[in-house]
Amino acid sequence: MKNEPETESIDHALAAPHATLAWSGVRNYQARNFMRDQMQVGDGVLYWHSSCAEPGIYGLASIASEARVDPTQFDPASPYHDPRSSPDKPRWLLVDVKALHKTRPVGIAELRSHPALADMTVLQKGNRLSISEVTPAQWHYLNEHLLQPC
DNA sequence: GCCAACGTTGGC
DNA sequence: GCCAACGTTGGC
Repeated sequence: MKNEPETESIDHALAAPHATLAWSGVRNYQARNFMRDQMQVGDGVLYWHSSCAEPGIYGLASIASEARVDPTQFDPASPYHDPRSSPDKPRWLLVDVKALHKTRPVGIAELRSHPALADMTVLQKGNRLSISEVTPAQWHYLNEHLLQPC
């Protein structure tokens, strides 16, 4: 799950109450559907920093809630406001994400240097999804070889 | 329901 | 700040 370290880095997440962030602002149907249909409480999350000097994995987290309505869609003052959405017909969802610990930063170039990770969705050219899937094999490889806590 | 134009994302 | 990729919009 990608987030911008400017405002919601792994450090921000760890410092939040219960080390948990409401993952608001997802405005893409495919990403929303991952939260709604695929995620389960306790699932592991790679905490990705995007739109920054060195995009990549910076921490581990886990899913801490079912998908629920993202309140920012109803807030005209929010950058995530969606005027086409209404409380009786909400369009966007969020999940709570609980940060577990920081990892050594593992940037895109390093990830790409591992053939075992070549198919990771987040590494594919043109990928713009802020939420993407990690296979069990990729997850295992990452944890085994690259993601020591720090 | 097709598809061109437009907007957004995010790595570089 | 550039631009490739791709999602969304809206005229037809």
